[in-house]
Amino acid sequence: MLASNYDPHAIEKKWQAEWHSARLYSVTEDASKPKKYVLEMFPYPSGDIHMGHVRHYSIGDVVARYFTMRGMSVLHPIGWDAFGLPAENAAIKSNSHPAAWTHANIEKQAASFRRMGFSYDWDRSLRTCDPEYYRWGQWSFLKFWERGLVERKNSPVNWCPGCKTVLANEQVLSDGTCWRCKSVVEKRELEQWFLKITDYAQELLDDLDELSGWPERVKAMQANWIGRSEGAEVDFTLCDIAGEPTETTITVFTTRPDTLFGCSFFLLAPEHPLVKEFVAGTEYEAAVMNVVRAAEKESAIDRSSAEEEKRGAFTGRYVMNPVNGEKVPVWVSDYVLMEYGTGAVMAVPSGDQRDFDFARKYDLPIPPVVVAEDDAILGELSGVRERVLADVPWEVAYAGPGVMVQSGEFTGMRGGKASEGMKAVTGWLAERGQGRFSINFRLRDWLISRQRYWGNPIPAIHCPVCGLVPVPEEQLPVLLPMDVDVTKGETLADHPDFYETTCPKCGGPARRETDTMDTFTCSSWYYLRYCDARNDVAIFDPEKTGYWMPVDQYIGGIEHAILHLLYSRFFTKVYRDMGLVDFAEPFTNLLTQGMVKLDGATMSKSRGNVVAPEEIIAKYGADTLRAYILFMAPPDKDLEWSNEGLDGMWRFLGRAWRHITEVAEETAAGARGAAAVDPAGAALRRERHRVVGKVADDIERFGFNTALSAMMELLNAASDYRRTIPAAERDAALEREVAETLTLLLAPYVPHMTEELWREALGHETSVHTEAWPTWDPAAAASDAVEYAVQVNGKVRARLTVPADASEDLVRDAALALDKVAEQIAGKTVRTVLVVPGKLVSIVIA
RNA sequence: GCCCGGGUGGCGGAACAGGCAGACGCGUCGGUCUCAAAAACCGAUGAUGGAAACAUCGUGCGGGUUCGAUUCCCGCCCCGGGCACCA
Repeated sequence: MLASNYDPHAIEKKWQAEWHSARLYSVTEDASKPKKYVLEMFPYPSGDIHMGHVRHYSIGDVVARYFTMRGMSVLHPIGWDAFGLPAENAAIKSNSHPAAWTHANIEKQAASFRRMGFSYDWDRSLRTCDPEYYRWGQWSFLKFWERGLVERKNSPVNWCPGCKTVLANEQVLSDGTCWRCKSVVEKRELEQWFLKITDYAQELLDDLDELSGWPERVKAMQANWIGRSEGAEVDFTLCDIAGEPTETTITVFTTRPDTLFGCSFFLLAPEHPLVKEFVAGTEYEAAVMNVVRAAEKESAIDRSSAEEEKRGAFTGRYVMNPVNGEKVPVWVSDYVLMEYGTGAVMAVPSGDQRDFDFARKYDLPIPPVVVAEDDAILGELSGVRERVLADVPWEVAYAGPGVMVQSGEFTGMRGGKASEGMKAVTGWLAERGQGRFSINFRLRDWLISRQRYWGNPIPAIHCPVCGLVPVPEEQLPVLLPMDVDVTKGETLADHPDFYETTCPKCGGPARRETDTMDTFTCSSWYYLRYCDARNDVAIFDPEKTGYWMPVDQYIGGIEHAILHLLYSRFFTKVYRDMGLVDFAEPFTNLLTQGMVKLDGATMSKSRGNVVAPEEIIAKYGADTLRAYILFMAPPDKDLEWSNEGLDGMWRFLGRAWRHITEVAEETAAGARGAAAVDPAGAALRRERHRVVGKVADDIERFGFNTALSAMMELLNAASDYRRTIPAAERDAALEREVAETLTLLLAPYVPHMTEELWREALGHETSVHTEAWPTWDPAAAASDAVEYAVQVNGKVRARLTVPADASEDLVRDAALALDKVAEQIAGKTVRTVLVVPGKLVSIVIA
């Protein structure tokens, strides 16, 4: 017996259990149907479900359910990004094991997700901390290694003192702090494992153009991060202490080879290996080492601040400029970065503000070489090949386009970015083997080793005889041992049982690698694994990924604009080169959902500004919460949480419930009457068609809020009809059709309520969630009468209702004949009368 | 500094293709029901003037194009985000 009032608590758990036991949302490949892969970025199992989760997964759920109703075969999986530091930290705090903490959280969070009624195929669920999963991460690592994409190298790396491990560049925020714990990151020189993502820099950049389904800003951020610069490498000949040329050259990268004649000094980064060699035992040593030591001490933040005063010292050495044989002094300065380019820079102070500032500070010459068309000094320098002016009268450097002066045979050419002069100088250098066209990327290789326990062990062995040796594939997985006690600060490096091993090559004693992999490696391929989650002989069956991939709709937070999304694109391209997949991009369409805030700030426990979804569910049920959070704002915008409007959604669902149950009681299932001929019934029928079409359109463009508005309008129309037309005159069949339509339209948003209505009130045998989307006909939504707005000189003065098929002439005449219009045009000349079909009439008078 | 977003009633937000600004909801006010309250339902609700019909103004600011601009163009202001000593 159906309750007369909407009571979500009685029905939600009932249907959750029913769907679960019926495995309603399990899918397999079905070649007879078009497929859709709808994916929300999988969660880190923090245990609590917060409003951000509710929003994120509600969006995905509506999209998945909608596509299912539209006849697609829909893959909508869920899993757990289960390795990571929070588990270790929590284990230390609660004196337990990261595995126990993680597994308990997954249970808890999975229960919350079920309580929300999300339509996941739980049969495909995965946890990245399971050996059945992470072994394929290790396998991928070995395949990358075979392809030359794994490198262990010594370099300055980011060390997070809070996390006690190194971080990839992408994981350091622009203010120099750790993305996870906000500690200030330090630079350390360490030997670490890298994945050579830079091999794919160009393709990662180029393919952004193909991602028409991605937000522009995400693509802009990635392009920015990859940071491609075109220019040239230039070889400068090093001079010995006596100032005589040697056989050695030092190469620099420049984006402005056209300014080479303006190079008046040369710079090395403080970390550059040649620095110490140059100054050891010389009179310059003390001053130079001061700069080097100061740079070492400086934090990454200060070092990267443009505000910082540039420090430098002369090394006593000179290099020779290849274009003019000029000897220029070599300085050390902290504004030169070892990580970018070659760690050496040719300084052209007239064309670069940083070099300009440095030259002024240390009293170095600033010879002009590219001069703006309207600059006064062009008069005396125009066409002058030799250097006659060694210093500019400028206050700032000039980096724009202009005419080349004092530049030998290139004098008179156009200089600037992508200029004739740039090409000419580069060509000249290339002919002589002293330079070449070059492209530089800001993107660095991905540092993936982590000095932490709760992660995927790197499958490598250090052999004193053979060097670095990969773990043979048949020995995978390298199991993460469970007897590591993180509460005592232990890592794998404290466990001889783990690291003592034999070399697979020579059989001698060897040491297993004790670093684990960045958790971002685990999340770089999970979307592929969902396609074939239980495969125990391969990472996945290419037939299955061939059916499901690429992901048609990916949904996630903007915080992964670079991190996860860039890494996943990289992994996909490598798998493609391995022949495992035949596409280059994993995510066709991307929706970045906005944050849920309270009092203008992200909800967080530490800040104490949280609204717990459980509390809302306890009061209103999951359906109201789902619908409300989608109604509050468009999904890509930040949302300020407020309890105020919840009652509005509750009222709407309650009204829908009462309306549908009342109509259902009065009309037998499947009853169909004659088509309504009365105007009110016809209007309601038109409204039904309009709304069905609008809701479909809106969902496809993520207008979940406007889709709900349209459903509210349909309910308003249906209940107005019911209230204003006497029972005897109402079209019962139409009413039932509208009630069923409303139930179907609401189903993706409020799956429990609609299931109860569909089966118990409307009397259907099968689930509403296996029903097809209601049919609609745009023509049937069109009214046979249209209202025109009549404008006189741009102002609406009257309204006019005419038959929909009225001709333009008829509309024009009718408009001019209106009293209001006659009033306006009396005594004036009508200049133009413009009819916009179906919309308005615009009358222009003099 | 560069690159993306955004600025509309008291509030969240609509207006997808240059065509009636403010859909839908919240809130507020008035009403019905009730002994009363809650819930529910009905109605009003951009501002100003007016008893009303209605008029004028109104989408961050200033210009422009157009019969007509929240929408397109030019110049600004403010807010949010990303990048930034990258040679």
